[in-house]
Amino acid sequence: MARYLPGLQTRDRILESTRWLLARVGLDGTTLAAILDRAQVRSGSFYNLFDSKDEVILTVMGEAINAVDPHPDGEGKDTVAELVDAYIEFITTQPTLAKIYLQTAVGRATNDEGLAHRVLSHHETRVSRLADAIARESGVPEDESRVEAELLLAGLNGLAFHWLLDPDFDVAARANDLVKSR
Amino acid sequence: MARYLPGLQTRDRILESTRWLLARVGLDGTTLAAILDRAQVRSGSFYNLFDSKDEVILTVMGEAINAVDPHPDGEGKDTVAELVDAYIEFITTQPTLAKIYLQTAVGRATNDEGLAHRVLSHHETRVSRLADAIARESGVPEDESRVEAELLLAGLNGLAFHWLLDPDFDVAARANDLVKSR
DNA sequence: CGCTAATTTGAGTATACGCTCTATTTTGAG
DNA sequence: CTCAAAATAGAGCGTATACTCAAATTAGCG
Repeated sequence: MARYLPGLQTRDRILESTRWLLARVGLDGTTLAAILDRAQVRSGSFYNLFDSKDEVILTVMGEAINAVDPHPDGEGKDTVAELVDAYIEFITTQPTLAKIYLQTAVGRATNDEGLAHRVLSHHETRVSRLADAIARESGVPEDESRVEAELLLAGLNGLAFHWLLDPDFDVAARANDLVKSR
Repeated sequence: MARYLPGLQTRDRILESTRWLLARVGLDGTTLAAILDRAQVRSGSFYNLFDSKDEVILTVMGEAINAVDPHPDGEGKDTVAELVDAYIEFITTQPTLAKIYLQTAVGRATNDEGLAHRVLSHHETRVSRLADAIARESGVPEDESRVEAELLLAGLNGLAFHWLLDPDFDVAARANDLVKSR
């Protein structure tokens, strides 16, 4: 465990390096050598601060998942448009975190029960927020609004998926079409 | 490449082995050693028939992706419902392959350039097929049906994403809801 | 059958990976 | 200032991976 300033700074550089690599070259590209090189740290220092490479990667992924979490301060007040906008803004302004989030869901973390569960429960929280907003605005019954929210969020995730595949794809415009088509 | 019967049979065993491994242990688990072991082939024979491990994997992935098309040869015949059903069947009967499919888009691994391109072009083919079917059925103009297809496919991908996180999620039912809500 | 090319073999190569270990320097509390 | 603990450096270990190559074997055409 790091106690003094140099150790804490080194720890931060390692985490930042890992964050950058995960978003840019994916899980496979995030090798120990790459992390060390970018963080300007030698392996001895690394293992003085972390038990394994996986520990760093799991730490970064945990951060990413929390960063996607909607803030509960506006609970029961937000509109569908606001929630959709927030999601799109997150995707487009924080592609780094968005990629890590989707990677966590689809990638290796699916083998890690803990992280997969966190992504899932976050997903369900978002569905509930959307369902509440839909019910509030259109007055449809609980179960119907939930399905509608499910489909809307799936659409948004799918659009994000497409955008990651093709950076020229206009996510914001299609998300707008998606909301209008309801 | 292969001209005589033994070579052709060996080639088949390699492809079958790769198919089995991809479906059960995923991309990472499909090592050359595993392929060779299961196919009962030594590395020299392998490289007499294929240029690289990636070539085999790309071949198998291509087969799997093409296998889901309702009308592989003739376009302009399939209905929206058929295309959606085919997609859902692909997702639910080949979860590991589906995972690799989504992973490829999000992961951006350096050595998976071939796969990434394949996934993108497959995605675009699917959008076109869907757009054609939509235009044929509802008579909306070309550009509108394309956006509609884009949104529908995004929804399906999003549902697949959710299902990979939660195996209890009823993809087929939600996909049905999605089609009806159009 | 005879002969060329296809096929197979399996030890061997090169490289990349995560990680260890010891020696050395630096930090900061007392 | 002292000194034990913290932090760093970097050579090197063990393992796994994709792939090569020369030699031996087999297939099948004429």
